[in-house]
Amino acid sequence: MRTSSNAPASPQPAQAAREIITRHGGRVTRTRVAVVEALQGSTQPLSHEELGAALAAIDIPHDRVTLYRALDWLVEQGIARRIAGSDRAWRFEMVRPHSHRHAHFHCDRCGQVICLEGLQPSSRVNLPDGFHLDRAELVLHGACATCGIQGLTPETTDED
Amino acid sequence: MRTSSNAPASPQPAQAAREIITRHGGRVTRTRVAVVEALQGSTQPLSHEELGAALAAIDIPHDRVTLYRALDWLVEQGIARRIAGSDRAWRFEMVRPHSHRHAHFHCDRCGQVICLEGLQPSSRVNLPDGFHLDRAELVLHGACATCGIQGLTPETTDED
DNA sequence: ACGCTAATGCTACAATGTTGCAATACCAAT
DNA sequence: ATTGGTATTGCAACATTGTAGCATTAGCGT
Ligand SMILES: [Mn+2]
Ligand SMILES: [Mn+2]
Ligand SMILES: [Zn+2]
Ligand SMILES: [Zn+2]
Repeated sequence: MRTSSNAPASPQPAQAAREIITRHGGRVTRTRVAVVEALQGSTQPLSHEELGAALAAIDIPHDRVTLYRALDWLVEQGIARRIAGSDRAWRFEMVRPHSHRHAHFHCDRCGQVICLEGLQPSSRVNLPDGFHLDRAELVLHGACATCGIQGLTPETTDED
Repeated sequence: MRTSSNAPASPQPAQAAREIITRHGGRVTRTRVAVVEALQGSTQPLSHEELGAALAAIDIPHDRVTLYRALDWLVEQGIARRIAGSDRAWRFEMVRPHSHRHAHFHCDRCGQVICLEGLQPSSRVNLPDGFHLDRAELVLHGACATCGIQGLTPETTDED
């Protein structure tokens, strides 16, 4: 039994997080560790708000600004990826080794965002001359399974 | 006195805008007319801020809230379409008869957004069971032709 | 010309993100 | 283990983008 201490709920995984941070030349702080653990433990991108709640749940002291900056750093380092939602809130997900860029589905009812691995948005595009393509973001909108069938209320009825 | 020949550069087109509004059962107000004219006269989606500047230029009294509501109404009516940018600002474009949904290019340097007609984001996707697809938004990111070679320092690119 | 009420123009407020700066706490060197 | 330099934090103030309430104005059918 190696988990003898009164560790809250994260026995070893914290070590992985610490190493990622160290490898990128950053200081290992509670906030950073907790954030990458939260991201690693989630199958879907997390909003700043969700992350904040996760940290609060583990009793990690922090404020919005600190969290923003931790996230900024992770994105700078290429550890995490930032996704712009249709609401004005960003969401974050780990940049995983084998998972590549992918599209996302945004449920307009509950606001949940799920990853659509296997759907690569970087199709061959025909850009005008002189344009340089960096990346492509493909976001699908609609209703998730949980929100189920509903009365159609979308403002998009332009199917000609 | 409106018989004066202080030609505001829009001789008749205002009439087209008025008709669109009327056809949808809305009251023809200065703000709405000016907004649809601005949108019709632009080849690229305009942000709320840009629209506001356009109205101010024609000396149309309004405030942010009024503009927001005018835009909301246009979108509700299917007259205009709302596009979520990568910054947290929405942009608006007319829903034109023959133009269909299309992808957009967002220049991360100057923030400009241009339409990419001919690039339809609504590819056939296979969503998880129970999911209902409403629409797809494809946004390409990079540098536009004007911002050109990425060797340029961002400081040289200004907001207009 | 009149009256009903849709639309406007305020003022306040909410949500999300940024900036400046003094205090803290990582962590490498001792 | 202690120490010290500095990367991070924590707080307060601010910026941007969008909403809500409500009294006033003005479109337009009569
Ligand atoms: Mn994802
Ligand atoms: Mn467009
Ligand atoms: Zn949902
Ligand atoms: Zn540009």
